Amino acid sequence: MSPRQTNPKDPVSGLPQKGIPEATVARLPVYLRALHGLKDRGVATVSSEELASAAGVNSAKLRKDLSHLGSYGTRGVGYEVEYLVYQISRELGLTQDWVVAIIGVGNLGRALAGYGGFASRGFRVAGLLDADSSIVGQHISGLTVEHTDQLETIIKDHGVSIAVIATPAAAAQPLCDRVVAAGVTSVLNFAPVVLNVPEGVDVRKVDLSIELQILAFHEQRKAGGPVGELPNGYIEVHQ
Amino acid sequence: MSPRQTNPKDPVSGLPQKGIPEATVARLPVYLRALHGLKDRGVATVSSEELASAAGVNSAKLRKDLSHLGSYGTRGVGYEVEYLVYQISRELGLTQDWVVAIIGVGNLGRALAGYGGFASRGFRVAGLLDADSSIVGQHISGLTVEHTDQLETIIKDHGVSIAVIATPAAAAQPLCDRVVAAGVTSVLNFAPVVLNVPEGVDVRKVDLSIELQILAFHEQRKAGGPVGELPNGYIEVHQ
DNA sequence: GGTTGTGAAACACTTCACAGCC
DNA sequence: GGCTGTGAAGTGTTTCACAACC
Repeated sequence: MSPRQTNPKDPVSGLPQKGIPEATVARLPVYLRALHGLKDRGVATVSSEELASAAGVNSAKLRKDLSHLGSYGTRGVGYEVEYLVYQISRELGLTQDWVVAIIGVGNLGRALAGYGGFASRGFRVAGLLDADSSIVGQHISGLTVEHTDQLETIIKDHGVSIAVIATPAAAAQPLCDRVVAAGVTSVLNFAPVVLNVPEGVDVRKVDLSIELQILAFHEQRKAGGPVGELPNGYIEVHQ
Repeated sequence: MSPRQTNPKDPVSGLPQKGIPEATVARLPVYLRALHGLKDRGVATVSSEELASAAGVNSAKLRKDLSHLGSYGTRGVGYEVEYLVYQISRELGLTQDWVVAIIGVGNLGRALAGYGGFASRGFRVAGLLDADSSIVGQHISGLTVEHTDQLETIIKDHGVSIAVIATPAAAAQPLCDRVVAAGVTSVLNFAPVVLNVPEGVDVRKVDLSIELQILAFHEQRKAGGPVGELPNGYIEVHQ
């Protein structure tokens, strides 16, 4: 959902940048997770075939993806797990810490706050915010929930660069506007709305209901295609 | 994350099917949500430009997407909101009900169980299951949590066709195997693992940590590219 | 022998631009 | 005049298949 980047230009020189394809970027975290698994099991070296299988892709795609980062493998041997973990982490920006604020502390916000893989890999939750005063003050996963009035202060004091929006739909856009005005340039949106943001701000959307609808489409196709009555007054015409 | 469908073949005839592009399918739910919003506001007719803007895409893409469903617009006028809602719903399989089971009732499972947009649009949650006996028996969103021992029984008795897996990573694959063995052919996976499923089963993955890592990549690039020390013993060589 | 890295081909998706229709 | 529907062009992604290398 982030604005598609075609031939990204360097903001300073205006020249085309090295540029890793967006599709590749989206898979690097998957490779990274598989590599961590291998590392934990004491595996030192892995072939593209093995790693691809652990990541659920085919080996040609894996090799092409990794080739965008550099030549980090050894022909006839494979990839050194630890070295590759480091290179992918670095490329993804996980060798530095990113400060996150979670806005909206309902069930979902709580689930996110308590999510382990979060803090572990370079993401630090610096604030939990909610507009509901009966939630403000609660202690969750070692943090105290603060009121959304404090949003600008918290973003600036902690240097938040990623905002996670887990509010009801109606609250999302106004909060997003404030977050962006306060300097945040990356937003992860769980609210079921399309957020409007200025150029230069990245938004990614996670939407349960959309995922279910996509599954329903395929499920229906397995079962033999669309069925259903037309609403009153309409005549069915297949093009 | 569902297996990419290139030139889908009809399971019976083996001939190529009408086939709506996967990228289009993924956007139909977004259009549908925008259309519901327009309908609620009493809008009867909408142009591709207006609808595209509400959905966060450009109008050429919207028109191309809709053209895959049929010719449902009127030149010089636009699209009739209600009729389009119906056609998209039908195409997505939302004119029939889908029975869902949620497996894993931690914070995330609770958030999913309580998600309104769920029940409203053709998805009925028929079961909440957990392996933790201290959770089993709790009442959540009008349902009683049952033990995962009951998984096969619940799937068969209620005719579950979509399983939502919201368990810890280690539990996901075994539960997925059981779910598939019981006849489920669509899985929505929130656990941070790659699920292996047989041909014919669709899996979609939602992964918070991956989304954050993709945002971190773009955030880092805005800030001027990767930084970081190499681990001991490595020499940096740019291809 | 085994495995990577990569041009080239195949495929998928997006955007353009305008004919066709209301 | 305005807006849809769509071929054609442009762009991005995946897969193939093999040369290069260990």
